[in-house]
Order: sequence, then C-alpha cells, then structure tokens
Amino acid sequence: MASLPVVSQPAHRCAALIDHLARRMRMRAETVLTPLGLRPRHLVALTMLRDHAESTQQSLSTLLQIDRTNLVGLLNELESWGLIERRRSAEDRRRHTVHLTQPGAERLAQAEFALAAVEDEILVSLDGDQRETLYQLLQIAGNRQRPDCAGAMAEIDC
Amino acid sequence: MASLPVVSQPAHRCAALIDHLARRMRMRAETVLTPLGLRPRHLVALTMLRDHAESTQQSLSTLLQIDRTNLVGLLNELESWGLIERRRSAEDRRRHTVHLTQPGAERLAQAEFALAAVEDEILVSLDGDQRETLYQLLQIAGNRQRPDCAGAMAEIDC
DNA sequence: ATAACTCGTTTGTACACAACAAACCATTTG
DNA sequence: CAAATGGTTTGTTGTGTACAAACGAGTTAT
Repeated sequence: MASLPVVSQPAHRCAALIDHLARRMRMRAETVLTPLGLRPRHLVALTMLRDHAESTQQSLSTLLQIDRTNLVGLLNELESWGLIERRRSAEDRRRHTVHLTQPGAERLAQAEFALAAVEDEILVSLDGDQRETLYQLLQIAGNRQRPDCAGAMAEIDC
Repeated sequence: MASLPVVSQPAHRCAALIDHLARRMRMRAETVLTPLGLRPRHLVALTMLRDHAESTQQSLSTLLQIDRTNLVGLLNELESWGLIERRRSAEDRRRHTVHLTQPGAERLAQAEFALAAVEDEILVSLDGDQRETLYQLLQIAGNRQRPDCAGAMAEIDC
C-alpha cells in the first residue's frame, strides 16, 4: 500500500527557503546599507560589475534580470554618485560599457565589510566552512543561468 | 609571495548572491504558482507551517519575519482557501494556533512538484548532490535564526 | 472587580521594487 | 534612405512590506 516512491520523490524544494533567507538578509542589509547611501539593488549591481567588468547595459540587464528601462535609472544613480562610469563602446558607438570606478570599488568594499556583520547575524547557525560552501554554491548557481549559448553573449567561454 | 590571508580575509559576502538568486527564482516561481492560486509568500508560509506545526501567530510572525498585521491578511487568504485552520488555544484563548489542513498539505505538495521544474531551470549548474547540500545549508540557516532562547518560544528544543 | 497587559484584528498610510508601454535620439546596418 | 538596435526618458501599474492607530476578546496583577 501507500507506495514509497523512492526515486521519483520530489526531493526537497529550496525555493521557499531561499526566498525566506533572502528576505531576512535583505531587511537587515538595508539598515546597514542606508548609512552608506546604498540600497540592495545597488549592491547587487556593483557586485555584478566587479565580477563581470565592462559589460554592456544590455548584457547587464539580462545578467541582473531587470528591465532595461529600470536599469537605466539604477545606473544613473550609481553614476551620479561616481561609483560607475559609462563609456561608449569603440566598436559600436551605440553601446555603453559600464565600468566600476575606483570609488565604486571602495564603496563596494565598505558595503561588504558592513555586510559581514549582517551575515554573521543571519547565518549564525552555519560555521565557516558551511558558509564558504554556501557561497560557492550560490556563485555557481548564479553565474551561468543556463547553457544557452546561442544568444548574444557568446564570447564568455561556452 | 602575495601572502594568502587565510584567516582574516573578509571572505565572500553572499548577500548579493542570495538576493539575486532569490529574485530569479521568485520570478519564475510566480508563473508556475499562479495557476495554483498561490503566491510566493503563501508558499513560504505553508512550508513553515508544515515544518513548525501548530505555531501561534505570534511565533509565526517572528519565524516568517513579517509584521503581525500583515500576517493576519496572509492567513486570512490561506484560511479562506481552506488551506489552513485557526484554532483558539486551549491554554490561552487569546491565541490562535495555526494548522495546515489536508487540502493545504496537498496544495503545498502540488506547488513543490511544480517548483521542481523551476529549480531545475535556475539551478542547472548544480548537480544533485550540490542541490541537496544547498538545501541542507538553507535549512540550517533558516531554521534557527539565532541562539536567542530567552524569548517566548522556549519550548522548541533549545 | 478594576486596571493593565497581550493576542489577534482591521484600516489606512507610506515607501521600495520592478514590470510595462510609448516615444525619443544616436548609431549601425541593409 | 529605410530599418533595426542600444540606450534614454517619462509615466503607469502592481505588489510586498513596514508602520501606526484603534478595537475586541481574553488574561493577569493588584
């Protein structure tokens, strides 16, 4: 009776867990970020820019998964703070390549430093190794969204 | 050379990564959840309720980290769908203990099943073991927010 | 019993985030 | 030149959540 579907079992779903964890992290992050004049979205963008330097806005928008029009506003803010720079691409002068400036990198570093405390608070239950593992997994999961190399972002490495 | 600061290194901050991953997951999740009449918040709540049965609303609100007043609305919806039940506590009749109903459990199972596809899509870069590890880490990180056992939620196990 | 407090509830305000649409300029490509 | 593309601007909409104020019902302290 009540067969035990050993294989086809849906296993564990982490969507809800991620959602929950992200929200908690985010709420705390906001409070330490505001003194720095940043909001979560800015941090995500800056982080992305450090890891994928010189992206064009188009690829940034797919990378960050936010609408182009919204991205413009975001970048406007960051640029007006002097944290990033837009330069016209040499090859195609319609394009803007976005660059993290020196002050931008510093501000990001400050933010991450401030964030350390928040993570300590949220991730108390995880020891150092576990946190590192988590970081790695998130990094892997986040970097390549799917093995879809047919699109415009061909040169990366696939 | 280029010393390897093994210990004091600020290590990696995962706040931005989590934030980003959560948003991508969430957007996709919404599309498979809407046919089921659920939204992400509902799923989080139902999941919590399955794992921490019979919580009072107060403890739920700290667990979910959402305001009490907002929790009421959320539970109202779930109750009107018949997915949860509120019962007055015998000990203290001001309290409501919240229960996942049978239909609620089923709906949750459906949702998680539907979510499998989304996770497959978002977490392509992770193999089975890695996903399980991720799940475990998230579970640990999420369950006990901090070893603060002085409060009202004393009976759990600390 | 009366007062003070607590749990849940309702209502309303405010803000952040983000999707989406429409129209625009500059540039490249056909 | 026309058509398509990258970025920009403006404005609308919806959603999630915090927060405050005030209430009823029930509890606890005095």
